[in-house]
Amino acid sequence: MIPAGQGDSADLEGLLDGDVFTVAQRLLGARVRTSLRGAVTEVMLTEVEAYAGADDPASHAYRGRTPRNAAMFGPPGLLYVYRSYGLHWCMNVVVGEEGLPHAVLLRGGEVTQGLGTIEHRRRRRDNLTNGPGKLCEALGVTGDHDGTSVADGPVRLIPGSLPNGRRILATPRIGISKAIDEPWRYVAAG
DNA sequence: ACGAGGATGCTCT
DNA sequence: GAGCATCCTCGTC
Repeated sequence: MIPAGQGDSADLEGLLDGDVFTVAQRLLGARVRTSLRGAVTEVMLTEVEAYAGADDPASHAYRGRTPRNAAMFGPPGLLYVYRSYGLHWCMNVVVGEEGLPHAVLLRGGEVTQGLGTIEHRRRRRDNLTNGPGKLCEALGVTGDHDGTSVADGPVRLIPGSLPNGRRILATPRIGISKAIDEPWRYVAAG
């Protein structure tokens, strides 16, 4: 029996343990839940990308630490949220030991809770969470959440597995101009 | 189904 | 001043 109150954080540690590619794949099936101003929304992750820091020309941390990417140099489990194309927010979960700027970009999911709230935030009823900017808007994630912890912050990660029969597909990453051949995008087929 | 183009702001050179 | 880890609408086939 896992002691009450300890199970969640221990599970989360296990979820984030390992290299960024392993963790990225393991995140498929996990849930991201936000509780903001009393509104609870949640998705099951189905699309992510791994970014391997100093070894990855496409990573925001490839050239070292800057004010923007500081969260990536923090401990695993921090959120790295940045503005994309001046309009959208995108979120990453920091992976790997502190000081190693590896992160997993959360690109898409399936709504598991708070559909009404999400439709209202997205101002539409289709294509709600299939893209990194859409995912952040759906869950209400903004730059305010940069550097917060997915263990105990307003944006939480909840371990979980993909439904039976859904396999993981590896493909090149999307929307980048460097390291475009690395198959570090993972999607749950189906 | 697919492609072009515009909105918009911040980071780093 | 260039270049984005994007999204949406509208045009054409």
